[in-house]
Amino acid sequence: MEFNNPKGIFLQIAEQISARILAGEWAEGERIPSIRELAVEIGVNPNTVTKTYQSLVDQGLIENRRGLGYFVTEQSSARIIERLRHEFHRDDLPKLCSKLEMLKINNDELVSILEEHRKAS
Amino acid sequence: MEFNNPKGIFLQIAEQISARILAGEWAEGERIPSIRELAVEIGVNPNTVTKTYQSLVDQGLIENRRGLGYFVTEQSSARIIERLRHEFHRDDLPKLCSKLEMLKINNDELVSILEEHRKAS
Amino acid sequence: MEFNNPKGIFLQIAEQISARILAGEWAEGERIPSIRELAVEIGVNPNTVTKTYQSLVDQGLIENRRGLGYFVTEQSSARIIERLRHEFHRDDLPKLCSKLEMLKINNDELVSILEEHRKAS
Amino acid sequence: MEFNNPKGIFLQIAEQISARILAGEWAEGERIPSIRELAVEIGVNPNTVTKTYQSLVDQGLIENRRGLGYFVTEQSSARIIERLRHEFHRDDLPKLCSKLEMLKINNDELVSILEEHRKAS
DNA sequence: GTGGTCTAGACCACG
DNA sequence: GTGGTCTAGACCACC
Repeated sequence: MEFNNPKGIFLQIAEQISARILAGEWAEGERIPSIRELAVEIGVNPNTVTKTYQSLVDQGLIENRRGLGYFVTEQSSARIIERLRHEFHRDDLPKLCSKLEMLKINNDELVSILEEHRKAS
Repeated sequence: MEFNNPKGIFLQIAEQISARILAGEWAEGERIPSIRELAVEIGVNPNTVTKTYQSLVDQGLIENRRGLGYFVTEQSSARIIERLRHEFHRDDLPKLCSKLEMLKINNDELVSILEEHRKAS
Repeated sequence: MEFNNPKGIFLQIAEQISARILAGEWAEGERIPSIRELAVEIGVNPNTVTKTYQSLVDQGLIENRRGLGYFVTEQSSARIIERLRHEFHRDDLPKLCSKLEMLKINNDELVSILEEHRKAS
Repeated sequence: MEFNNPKGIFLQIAEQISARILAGEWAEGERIPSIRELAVEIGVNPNTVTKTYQSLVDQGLIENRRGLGYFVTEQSSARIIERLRHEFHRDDLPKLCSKLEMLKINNDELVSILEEHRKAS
């Protein structure tokens, strides 16, 4: 967790959870850690995790059952992918295009840069 | 100007100015609008433009000549490109890679999506 | 049963039972399902049903006969109606009035809306 | 402000603000009090007002302009009325019908009860 | 001055 | 045990 990140800790946690759901680590219908558990696990205040979970509820990715905890919703993975795809086309693609243009990088170069980056990591 | 944007208004203005310089709209050595002029033009507090200009001065993209105004520095374009390239490799590339992986988009698809997007705009 | 409801599950169950008694489904003096039976039937923790039954006992709507189970009391229906009437005047009426005023619905319109709703259901 | 209300203080504040907007007290496009101001005015922690404002932003009733404060959105009143109307048909109407039926109150009686209540208040 | 976020600690209702 | 809410106080970036 990057504590000096303009993005906000609670959003970083939300992204991690989305990633875990998408990876199948937390299956749909399954219970995720309680607010207090997760707060202890990642060394953060319970209020912060509460904010994260609320955000995920608003996105329809998890749901609450009173007294039992939070559970992954059924269409969670599908919704995450759909949202990612939408954000990719709306936000990332235009920025990528303009940057490529400004840096005068053509398609072939981009592909080779990507390959290189994948090898490195 | 998006007044409800985590990025900060002064940074958005800075990006626009960089883009204009890179596009040759404001040539190197040329004078750019005064703080007050630009503030009025884009409907923003002069303090905000001041912060923008200071940021650009710090990056060596513009310079102040007392009583005359702000001028584009000689190596401005080169520096902008260098910075963009650096940011691209440090910030954008990793994110792009992870998103492509999550969305299961391979190189060929990416290229075709880019082409499609360029046609549309 | 709505597990994600600010109202509290045990209260929802209590209302359902009141409605059944009022409808004559469970007659006065008759035995109602045991805590465990009802818990299984509606997929809820027995503790929750316990709380529901205790609440109904407090309201004098049901009573416990040790070893035999819970029974509907003699004046149950009368008490339910009295409580409903009280709640209606204290809680529902003021809210209804303010909402009608805000939505600019007059008496005639309300009546026609009600008729329409009754037909639909 | 009722501090012992299951509804939550921040929601009560939200409703009050909605009512003020609907009454034209705070016109569309106008600035509403800052978080800190309102917090002091109603004797509540700024965090609580923050939660209220966030909720209103989510409903599209107000919007934030960085460093300036919160402003009533243009279609605010329309959205409030639409939401009220929707809630009325979805939540209030069914409950009202079932209560009227249980209490055996017909349309004429309802109208006279309403009139009586309006006189009293 | 404006929000936005986080921590710490507390209380409550509910299951 | 579970969340939900509120207070108090602090820090930050931004206008």
